[in-house]
Amino acid sequence: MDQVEEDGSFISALEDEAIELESLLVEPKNDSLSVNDAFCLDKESLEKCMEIEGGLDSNTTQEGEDGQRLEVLDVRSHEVEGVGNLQAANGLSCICEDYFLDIEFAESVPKFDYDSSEGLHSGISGSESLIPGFSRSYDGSLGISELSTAIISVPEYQNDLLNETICELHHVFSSICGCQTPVKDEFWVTFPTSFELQKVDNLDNISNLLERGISAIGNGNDMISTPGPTSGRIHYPLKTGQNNEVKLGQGITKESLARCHVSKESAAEASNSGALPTHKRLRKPPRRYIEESSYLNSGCCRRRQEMSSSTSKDKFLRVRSLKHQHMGSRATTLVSEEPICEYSIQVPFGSPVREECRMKHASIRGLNSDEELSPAESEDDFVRTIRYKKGGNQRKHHRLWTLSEVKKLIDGVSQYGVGRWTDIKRLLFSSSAHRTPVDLKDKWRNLLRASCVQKTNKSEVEYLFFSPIFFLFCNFLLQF
DNA sequence: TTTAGGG
DNA sequence: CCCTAAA
Repeated sequence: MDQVEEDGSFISALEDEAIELESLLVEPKNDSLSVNDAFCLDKESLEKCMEIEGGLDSNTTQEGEDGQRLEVLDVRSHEVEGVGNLQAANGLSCICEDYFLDIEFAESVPKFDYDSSEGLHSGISGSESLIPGFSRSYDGSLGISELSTAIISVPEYQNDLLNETICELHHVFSSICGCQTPVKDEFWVTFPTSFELQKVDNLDNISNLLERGISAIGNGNDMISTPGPTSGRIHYPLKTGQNNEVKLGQGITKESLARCHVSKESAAEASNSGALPTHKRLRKPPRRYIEESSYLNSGCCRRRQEMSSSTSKDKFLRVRSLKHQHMGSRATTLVSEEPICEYSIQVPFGSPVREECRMKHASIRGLNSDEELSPAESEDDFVRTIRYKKGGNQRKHHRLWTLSEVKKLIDGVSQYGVGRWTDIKRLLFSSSAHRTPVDLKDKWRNLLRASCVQKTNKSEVEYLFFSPIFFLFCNFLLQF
């Protein structure tokens, strides 16, 4: 908070910066930004950092996921003292997938015949490389982990000099950052920074710490010197996968990382909940989920670890399929009355998607066609639907209501009245086997709800025109 | 079995 | 769409 940028501006309002960055990340509108805005590397630190190979970006984009890998702060300097033509790459990527920030480092030493395609880019393309204090949640939102690790991938050294460098780096990081930088055997240098991001100070100093770390690398490493001014490119990731060049100015400082934004609130939420903040409304788990969970936990399903994708439901499906083989095409009533149905395990929606898809493709034909199926097809479809539904408690395939169906429903309601769903079904939806009376009821209810929403959001006139009551009225008029 | 209503 | 209670 007390740091002054090179341009003299204070970095004080983290929240504002967070908001600013969020907008910047979510809606990257400018194809090129000045890095002086987003990344302000301290000149010395950057100069003392390494030379970042210009060709790296092409490699990284190749390594990235389907080329949409967005990357890389790409700094080019002129020479490196002590190591001769040591060319180290320092990639700093800012990947914003909505709220996702990802910054990675990588070093390469081409001089030592180091296979850059593995050592370097394994670190770059790895989706787990994180800027200290940032982590990625599975739902895509940006979160903060209390113990995040910035991973610097280091190639397999064949030179003692670089090992010495790493040792110094480790030492300097330990002294400055107060954290360990163990050099692992597999030549991955990690920096467990243990940011307690729920604390504002630490949160504010993320970028500062990183800057200091980079400076420390430069200062502590005698081998790497700083030639002249640096220039480079930042490939700023867009959602389109298009790489946008950003002119790199001086370096990376606190502001840049503060812009890479973590709000204190989100940090607090993350730390409190232990998970990343989501604003999803919590919902009581359905009973069948509870039943499934209890079943799985009761020891009845010992093998659930092994057969994670093959749950008890699958067993039931197998049993049922056997039964169906014996029963042949005798059909629905027998199937629906099997006692095994009473004990069928209710499975939440997550796992049976595969089955659902299988069912959809195997048994349902012409689902999206507007009109009804032929009676034979409809009946067959109905049978199959029931069979799956009863056997595995499979959710019925979702069929969008077509306009003709809605019209028929309204017509039926106008004729037989609300609540006479079986009559409407029998008389108007006899050919639509997949529409049950309950479906009709639900659809009618949804229409009413929609009209109510229209009522709240729109004017009375709009409400009237969107109301099924209005359709009823029109239908009534058309009869005369 | 049908309907209503919560989810 | 699913589930369940109530009629």
